Amino acid sequence: MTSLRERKKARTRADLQRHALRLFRANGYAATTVDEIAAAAEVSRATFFRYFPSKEDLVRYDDVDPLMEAAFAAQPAGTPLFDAVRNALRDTFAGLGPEKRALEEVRMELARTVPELAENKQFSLAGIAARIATATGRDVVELDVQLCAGAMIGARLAARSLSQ
Amino acid sequence: MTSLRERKKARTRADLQRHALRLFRANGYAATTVDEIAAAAEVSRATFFRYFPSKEDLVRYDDVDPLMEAAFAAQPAGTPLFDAVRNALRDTFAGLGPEKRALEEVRMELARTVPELAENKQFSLAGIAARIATATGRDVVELDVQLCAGAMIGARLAARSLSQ
DNA sequence: CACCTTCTGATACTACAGTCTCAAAAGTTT
DNA sequence: AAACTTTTGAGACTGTAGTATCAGAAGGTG
Repeated sequence: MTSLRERKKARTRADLQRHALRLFRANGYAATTVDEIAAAAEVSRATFFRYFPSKEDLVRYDDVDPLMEAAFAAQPAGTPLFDAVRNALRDTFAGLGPEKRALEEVRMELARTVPELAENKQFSLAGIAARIATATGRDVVELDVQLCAGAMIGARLAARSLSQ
Repeated sequence: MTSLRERKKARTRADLQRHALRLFRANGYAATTVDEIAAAAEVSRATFFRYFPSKEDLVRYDDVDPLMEAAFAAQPAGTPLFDAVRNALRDTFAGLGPEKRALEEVRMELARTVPELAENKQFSLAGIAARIATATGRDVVELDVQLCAGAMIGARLAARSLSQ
């Protein structure tokens, strides 16, 4: 059972991330200071850093990613890789609730867009290659595992670029 | 004809970049301060910022890129795109001189590696797509132009990842 | 050489991220 | 309600990027 204290902490954390993402979207990541985020969440500056060790971590922190991981693992064994990835994404977002989904989309957008966060593991070549490797029982260093991951990144980049 | 003043400026600029790249490679980008760079180049902090508006610009600044552009444009009309890109890279580096080439390689490495610099236009999807478009007389927004650019990025990522 | 123009160093300043400390406040347990 | 534990706010402090100013040095020109 969740104590009042735990609920408050969860709420403060969510508030911080929610207001931060809102401000980032409105004014940009760099132009938004930690003070502004803390003020918006009605919390002191020090408290911000108690919840997130850095400004970057606030964007990096993701409670959805584990779900995605699970959905990916839950795909039946024979599923082609691209389908498995697509299904995992679809399933995860489907069971998410509208506000949560909107937030997650902003977060992902930032993780892609903001230079300081570009190495975000969720979208890194290494991350994708690792998933491919475990899903297919191959080794990460194999050439076509890497190429497959590269192609997926490339395709996503292209798709994103076309959709503006 | 180049005046003494101009030669000194060029030299100061080159010194700053050279020492900076050396320090970046040795200690990392973030861990190297502007003061250290200025000191290494035997120049005051203020002078650093006269030559480069920011620490990032020092890495971004590139006198080789125009050469690459020219080499790419110089490829005969019928050359397949991948060959054209490869040839342009090879030709440019071939006529560069060893120290210059080493520096350029470090610079490119940093531009790829350091998060703050990730959006470097030379390696962006948009940049590659634009080159493809002009080289083939197609429109940048066409799907397969974008996909081609995406695939090239993906392939480069994969190749880089395998080579450590 | 004398004058003019441009570049430089020294220094002080602002803004922001991140750390630290301590006392007060809020939550929890008996 | 009292004692205990955890969280919070306030504020001071550090380190670094980037800006502003101004006097003096170095380069260029008559």
